[in-house]
Amino acid sequence: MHQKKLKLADLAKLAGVSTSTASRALNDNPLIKQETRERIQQLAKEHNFSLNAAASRLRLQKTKVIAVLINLDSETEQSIDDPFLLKVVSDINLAVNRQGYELLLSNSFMAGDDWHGYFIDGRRADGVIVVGQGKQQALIESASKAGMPLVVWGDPKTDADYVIVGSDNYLGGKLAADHLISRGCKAPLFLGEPEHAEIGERYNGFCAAIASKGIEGECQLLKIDITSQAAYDAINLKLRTDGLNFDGIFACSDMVALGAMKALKERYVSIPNDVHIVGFDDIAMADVSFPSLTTIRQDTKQAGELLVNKLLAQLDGEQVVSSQLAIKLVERQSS
Amino acid sequence: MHQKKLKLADLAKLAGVSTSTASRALNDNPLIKQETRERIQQLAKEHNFSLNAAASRLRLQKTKVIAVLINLDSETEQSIDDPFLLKVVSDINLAVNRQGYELLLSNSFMAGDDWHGYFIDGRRADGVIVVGQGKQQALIESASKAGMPLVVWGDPKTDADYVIVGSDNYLGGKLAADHLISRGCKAPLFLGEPEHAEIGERYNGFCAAIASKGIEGECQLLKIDITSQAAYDAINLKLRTDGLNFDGIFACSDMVALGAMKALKERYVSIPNDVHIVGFDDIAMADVSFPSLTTIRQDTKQAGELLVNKLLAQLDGEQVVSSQLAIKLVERQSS
DNA sequence: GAGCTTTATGCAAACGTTTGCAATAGGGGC
DNA sequence: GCCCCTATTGCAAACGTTTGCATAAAGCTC
Repeated sequence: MHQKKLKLADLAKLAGVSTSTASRALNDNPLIKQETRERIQQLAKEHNFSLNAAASRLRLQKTKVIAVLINLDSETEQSIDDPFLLKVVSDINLAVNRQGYELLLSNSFMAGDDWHGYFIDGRRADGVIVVGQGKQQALIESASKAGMPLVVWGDPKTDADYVIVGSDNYLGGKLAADHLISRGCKAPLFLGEPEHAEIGERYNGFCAAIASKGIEGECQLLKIDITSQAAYDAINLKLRTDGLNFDGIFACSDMVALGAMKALKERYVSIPNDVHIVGFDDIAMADVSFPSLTTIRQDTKQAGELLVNKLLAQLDGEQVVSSQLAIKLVERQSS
Repeated sequence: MHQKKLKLADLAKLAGVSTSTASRALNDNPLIKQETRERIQQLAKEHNFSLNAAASRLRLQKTKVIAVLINLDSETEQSIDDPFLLKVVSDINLAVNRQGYELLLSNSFMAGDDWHGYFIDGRRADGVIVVGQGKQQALIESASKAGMPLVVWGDPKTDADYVIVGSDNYLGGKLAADHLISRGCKAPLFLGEPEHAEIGERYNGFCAAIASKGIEGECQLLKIDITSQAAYDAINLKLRTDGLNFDGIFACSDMVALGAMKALKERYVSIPNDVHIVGFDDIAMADVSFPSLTTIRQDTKQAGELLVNKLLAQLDGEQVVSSQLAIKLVERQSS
């Protein structure tokens, strides 16, 4: 079994110094003689000593914790299942750790409505990264107004007074459209829900590019949830009712694209011969699906870094602005 | 901007009571008159008051936090990308929240080698859930010996003195083998790395079932990393060198199965006519792939609940034992 | 109305750090 | 030998809760 927990005072006694000296030694404070510092650090290591974070946070009024708030769209409590979102969280985690911070994984369920109160006043975290603007933009707004250090993963073009990091969704939509047109598409279809900020921008860019190329007839829109199941169902229904009246799909996410592909393949619609498909995100599956999926890649690694850096800059009192990540078309077999 | 943070003493003053009364009122302590309790709780809500968690933790010697430690196999710092793992984490998160705890997302990188010291002595969490036994079972072992409240997601058959929750991997392997045989497979192939505890059990169950059915020749084994890319490469190589000398695949995970499927499809090997495939996990993609993937489903929701409940039971001083989750074969088109 | 129990509240200590300030010692200049 | 300066260390307060114990008021018994 474990021996009783050492506190700083015990360690100090072992070393024959005062607690203040021990504290400074562990923090490598130059006030303390180099030799003493090393001796105490050595001693701490030998005894597996670690500071009581609770006490330290209380005293310092700083937690060294960043909360990641997954902003679930649905009111129903449910686990996240889009691999892309999880990838983003995972990359944020890495970036957070690299800066010596810890990651509190939270969600709208835990935090309630008063985010500032819960996280900041409650001394649970020093700042918050919100993943997904969701439909509760009001909550983000009010937390930001209350002075909560905050960065949001979303669409950076959104007119908001909080800091947003996200991909250039409009350009993404445009690239997808240009690509489909260059492949000869005459009747493109957009698959997704433009009410959602990021997806809305993708839709706008998509439509604008198509209009500018003078495709006859406007671009078709099929509003669905961001799940492969919804896409599968929607495409199935559409084929049954309208027949195959499109020759290109731009899906708002890879999962959606994959769901659509499945429906098409089951009905022997050839990809890419009959229908060209472009997705969004570039999750691992995009490369593994057959045919592999052409898609717009979002750089989650850079996103993680940027989100964290901007948040830390805010904590340092710097003025920070939204920024947009470059995206890029990855051509594969589906188009 | 936000007004200056209220502390409990301020709230008490507003209510015209002492801090102790305010504290008890907020915790619904029956010592305090019902009416007073309600009045103070109401006041707290109005003023968006929240307790300083750091102070509370210091005083209570309890954090109400559970750490989830992702035990990455590789030494290289890298983000997790298997959707299944992330699903597990996500379901743990739900279960943790449901119990009123918070989730600290951590990894072997942050925690160093002395997990007990870091999490427990450091008062960062009350207990730890380790996801993935990985190759550092020694670290788990020593943390457990040190008395760290701990539950591990892994293979419950492992002979260890810490508590493990996981699927019945051996049975999973057996089910997969029986299924492939019932489909007429004569030359099955196992895709995965049996050194890994969970996968090893799947392999054992698989081989045992095959041997008992008297398939001539032993079961082929292709050792690969648990990624779709590795599977894709390995199957490609194998087809080039050995030709198609197998007619069934049991992949250690769905991602691996999907990678293998891609390689086969690219070479016009028909699934399931030429090769039957069974995966493991039942991630969302299994249903969306084409052909959809027959697989052994792991119940992550139940896993999350069980992991958390067992951990909390430990915190309550109860004796807890490992347990095994039921799994089930989900038949789809790939077999 | 004295004594006792019950109900409701307040006082003050403790949790384990960090840090401003004071204190001590040693060294050098004169 | 005295003074001052620097280098190193220690003292004690403060961070904001929670809770054992003391207290006070009120109700009850006889």
